[in-house]
Amino acid sequence: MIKNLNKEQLRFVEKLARNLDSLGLSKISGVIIAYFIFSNRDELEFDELVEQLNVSKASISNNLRTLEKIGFIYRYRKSGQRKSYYQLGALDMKTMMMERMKSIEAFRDIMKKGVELSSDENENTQRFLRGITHFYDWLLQEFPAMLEYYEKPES
Amino acid sequence: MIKNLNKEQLRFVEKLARNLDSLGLSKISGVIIAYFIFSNRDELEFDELVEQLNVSKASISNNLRTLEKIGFIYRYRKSGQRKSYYQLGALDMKTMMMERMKSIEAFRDIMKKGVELSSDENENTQRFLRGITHFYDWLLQEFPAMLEYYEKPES
DNA sequence: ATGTTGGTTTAATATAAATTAAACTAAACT
DNA sequence: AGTTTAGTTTAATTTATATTAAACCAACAT
Repeated sequence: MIKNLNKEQLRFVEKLARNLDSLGLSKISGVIIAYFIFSNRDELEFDELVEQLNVSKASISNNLRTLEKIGFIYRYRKSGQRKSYYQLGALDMKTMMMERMKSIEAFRDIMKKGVELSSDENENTQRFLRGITHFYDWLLQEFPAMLEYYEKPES
Repeated sequence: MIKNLNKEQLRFVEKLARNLDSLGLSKISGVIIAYFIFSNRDELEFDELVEQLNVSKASISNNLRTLEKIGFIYRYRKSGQRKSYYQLGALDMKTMMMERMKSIEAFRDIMKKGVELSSDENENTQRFLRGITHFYDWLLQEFPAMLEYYEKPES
């Protein structure tokens, strides 16, 4: 997919793509990130990605947009130009984690609804659901507090 | 999918299934969990799931097995019987989270490899990768420690 | 106003994942 | 031994997701 990579590099691209996949990203998104790593350039152009990765404009467009949405890449224009340039973004991990907390909160709420909807006699099922909600109640309280102590690298 | 549910219950099943999906589970797995909640019984049998959910044996078999693997359900036999019964499992959230840490560790390692593989001149890309690895280094240290303080509900 | 650049949108296609039907197996029962 | 029960496995099909090709659009250039 990316030209002229050796075996180690190819393995790396595969692993990266597979792992980002668990984050809900498509393979091409992984390859785009990998291309940043191997291209030896910080700033990339749309056309370059299309040509170098041998991927359609539409796919690049879509993948860049999802990567931008989650903060992995940053799109900007140089004064006067209508063309966009792309960089890997300075991820704010704290914010990212707090976003994650929102979906955990949603999950916990669903499980709480489950406790409501299931019968009290259904002891084991309720124990299961309560085990989960109890944990996430705790996590949703403690984790953001812990996160406050995180300090990003100076750089 | 489950018979005789009202609108609220159906919405619940949908939400549950969609959320478990983010955990990598298929829709049917969500429906199985939901069936535990609505069936008013703690203990279910294979055939009942096949019939009540109108799903193939194969799919029930596979979904039960993945649910079992992640600890969501518990399969057991009654003495002498060759038939299995199924319950929602008493999830050990601590263990589950520590499992999760393993994949976070793998992800961090890939990002570290990325730092190695990218050129030093590639400052922005390296900043991106370092931002991620620095955070996960911290998380992998602090989170397990924090987790030690979690106490599950008595019940 | 016409053409070119830098994409985006839409509809069709390809790829991957979930589900099914049907054949199979191992354990218990007759 | 032959049959039933409780699933499992395998190959085919369906469904969902990602990618593509092609038409389109907005902004600037000519």
